[in-house]
Amino acid sequence: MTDPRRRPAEPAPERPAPRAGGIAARASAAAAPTPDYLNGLNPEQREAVETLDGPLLVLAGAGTGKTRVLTARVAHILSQGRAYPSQILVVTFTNKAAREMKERIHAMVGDQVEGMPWLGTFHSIGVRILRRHHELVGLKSGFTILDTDDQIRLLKQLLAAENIDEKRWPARLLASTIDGWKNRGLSPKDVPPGEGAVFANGRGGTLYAAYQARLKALNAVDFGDLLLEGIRLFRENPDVLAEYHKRFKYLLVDEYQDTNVAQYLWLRLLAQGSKNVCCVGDDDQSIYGWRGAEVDNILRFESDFPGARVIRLERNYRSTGHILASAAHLIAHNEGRLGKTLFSEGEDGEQVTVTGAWDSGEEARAVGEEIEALQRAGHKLSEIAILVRASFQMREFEDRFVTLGLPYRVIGGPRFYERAEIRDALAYLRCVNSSADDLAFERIVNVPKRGIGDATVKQIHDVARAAGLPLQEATRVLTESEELKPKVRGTLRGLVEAFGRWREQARVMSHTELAEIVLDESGYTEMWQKDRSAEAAGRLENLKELVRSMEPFENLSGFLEHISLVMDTDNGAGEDAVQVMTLHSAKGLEFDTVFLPGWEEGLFPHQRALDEQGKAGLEEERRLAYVGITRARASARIFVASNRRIHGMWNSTVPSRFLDELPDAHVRVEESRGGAGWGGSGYGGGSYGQSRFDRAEPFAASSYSTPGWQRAQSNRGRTDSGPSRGGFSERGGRYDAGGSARRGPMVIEGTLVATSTGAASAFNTGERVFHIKFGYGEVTGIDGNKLTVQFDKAGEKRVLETFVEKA
DNA sequence: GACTCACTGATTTTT
DNA sequence: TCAGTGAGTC
Repeated sequence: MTDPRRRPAEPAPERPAPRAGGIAARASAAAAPTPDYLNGLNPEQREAVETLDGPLLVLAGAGTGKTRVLTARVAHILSQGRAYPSQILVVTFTNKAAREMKERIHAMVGDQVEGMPWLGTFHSIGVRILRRHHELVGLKSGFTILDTDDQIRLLKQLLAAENIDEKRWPARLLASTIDGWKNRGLSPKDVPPGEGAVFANGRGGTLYAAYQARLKALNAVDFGDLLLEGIRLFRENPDVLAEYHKRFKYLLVDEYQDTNVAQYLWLRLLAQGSKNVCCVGDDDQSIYGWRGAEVDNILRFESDFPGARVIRLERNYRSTGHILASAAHLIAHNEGRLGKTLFSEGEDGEQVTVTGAWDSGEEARAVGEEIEALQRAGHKLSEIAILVRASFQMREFEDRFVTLGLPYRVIGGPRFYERAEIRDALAYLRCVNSSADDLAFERIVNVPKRGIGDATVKQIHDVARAAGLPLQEATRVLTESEELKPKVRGTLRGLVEAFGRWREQARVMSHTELAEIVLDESGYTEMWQKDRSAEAAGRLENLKELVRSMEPFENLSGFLEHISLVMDTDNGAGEDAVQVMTLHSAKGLEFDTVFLPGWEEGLFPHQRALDEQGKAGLEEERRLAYVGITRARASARIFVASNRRIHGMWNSTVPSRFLDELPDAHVRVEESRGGAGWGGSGYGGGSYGQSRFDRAEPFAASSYSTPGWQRAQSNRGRTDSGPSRGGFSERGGRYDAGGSARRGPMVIEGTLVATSTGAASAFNTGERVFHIKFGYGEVTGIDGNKLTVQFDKAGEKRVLETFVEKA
């Protein structure tokens, strides 16, 4: 993240430092030069940094410098000698936030940050504590942490054992139910009987208890347990808790509005010691209620921590006046907030725009054109973001950008460690690391396909249960008997022997080498090499990345221990590409220009939020809108489509109520080029009869008269054949309907067929090609620069020649 | 045990 | 519309 308003690196020059130890130095201690880390803080920020004693709640609105306050506070505690680095607990929600915090503290205090073992996520600190006291919560050392996938498989087994129809009561549902209980700090015995009865005709509570028992038997915990077991540890062992009370002199919590009950309880137990707990958050940015976050935690802070001070940060350093005013006016429609009034001393800037489009396709085209205009005007693509409510919206933009040849990057989506190939690879390594890791063994026993089916797996299970052995052992026993068919027996024996061999090799070679050998010899790499689908290449690349990511670790178990908690990769960061992501994953980020498409009733606010959570749901959606708008520094552009395809059916839509909640004075309504917009298309939403969006303003007010566009026009001659993207792809996309407002020469895609050489296509029919999106295929037809390709997986498609390469 | 076809359901996502 | 899943067939 970049902060353009970073404090000056140099201390104020006009104050010479007093001679060390001199009388003057001591005498002027109170009026000592402002330490570096305090420079440039506004009075409220400074107060938040310097109020060290007792509970403190910092209500930090969007863009008010909350991370800066947190980091400066750590620096202040250290420089005042109030605590050693190891006596400060700093908790964040994500690994990314923890990493950034660490970097920023490092920038202030240097290597002292290395002595801060207690800076991390709730979960990573939770594990740390559990590992130290595992025996007190009934775990053996080296317990494993299950991810969601493992959890589901375990629950499926339980459901099957209980003869519960998985069709009616899916394991997924049970997993999220249990998760919900854990988020609320409820262990099986605490679940209210009525609630436990909801699942599977009254067996929910029992299943939860059985699940916990299975976890213990496997010497495993899930994510929820990392906190829940911690709470139990503290409650049942006051001496252990006292030890942590003594240790943690200061506690700092980031994004407090996102804490759930379990995290709150955990924190409160720890905070009872020094009482120097500082929570930073913004109730207006609480958007994770659906996964257990309790806004109440922040609303109740003062009563939970008696004597608490509350400091509000309301001076916004990020956005221009119009953007800020729009966001503030919108969020003011929420009740039940602590209330902050953001203000900025910067310029008013550009108004927030609302643009109507005929349908989602036109919406994507309009956004694409605006981005191209911005790009020509010299804006960096990485400073442009598209923030959507739901991920299905991304597709249309991706398609468009591929057509335009516009570099983009999707943020979020399945995370690295969630990818099947990574989990498979990890499962192999887990099996090597511990022969008792049954879930891992089960995962890979038939990956790649070895002809080991359900029946065989069941046999192994039976032996394991009867003899009380882990699956790997049971398999070995089974292969020594006559029970299996010779072929299966041979396969399994080979596998068990391989694990034995790898375990031997683990002693003599580095863990990265070992990983490569395991993936090779198991046939796993080969499996993907043979796969001809579009993703295969990426998956192999991911496997390489996995091995690379092992390097910094000392050994295999060290790597595996951290992997389940910290496994996000910053792949491709830094390249200049448009950022596409959901509103949720945009929290905490900022961009010069933010596009906010899909502001329609049902999508945003999302129908499901309204149906399931009613008013609370609506308010959370509104906070999401607030988060979206406040991501923008200079330009926020909202889009509405009057028609959108939902589940394959075209529906006409009603503009979002949030649009009517924006302040007139700060918003400019535009019409999408093409004139097809939805203005006056019979919208009767809202209780005011006519919405102001029914009177779209004349085109003169369009975004293309903005300074950016004017600059773009004057630059056009130079940039049209610009350096960024070659050839016709840039124009190739601009063939959409309605050329009335088209800038530059209108180019119909077909006229681009003859490229400069005038030569025929570089491809021949029958040739094998690879397409970034559709994978491998065979050319079946050529029409100028367009190829008809029969893709192995995606079927027949017409694609531009530039997007395929020879396979 | 592997492959194919029909069915279902479809926000947001971290650890 | 479409992807992911489970039952049914070879």
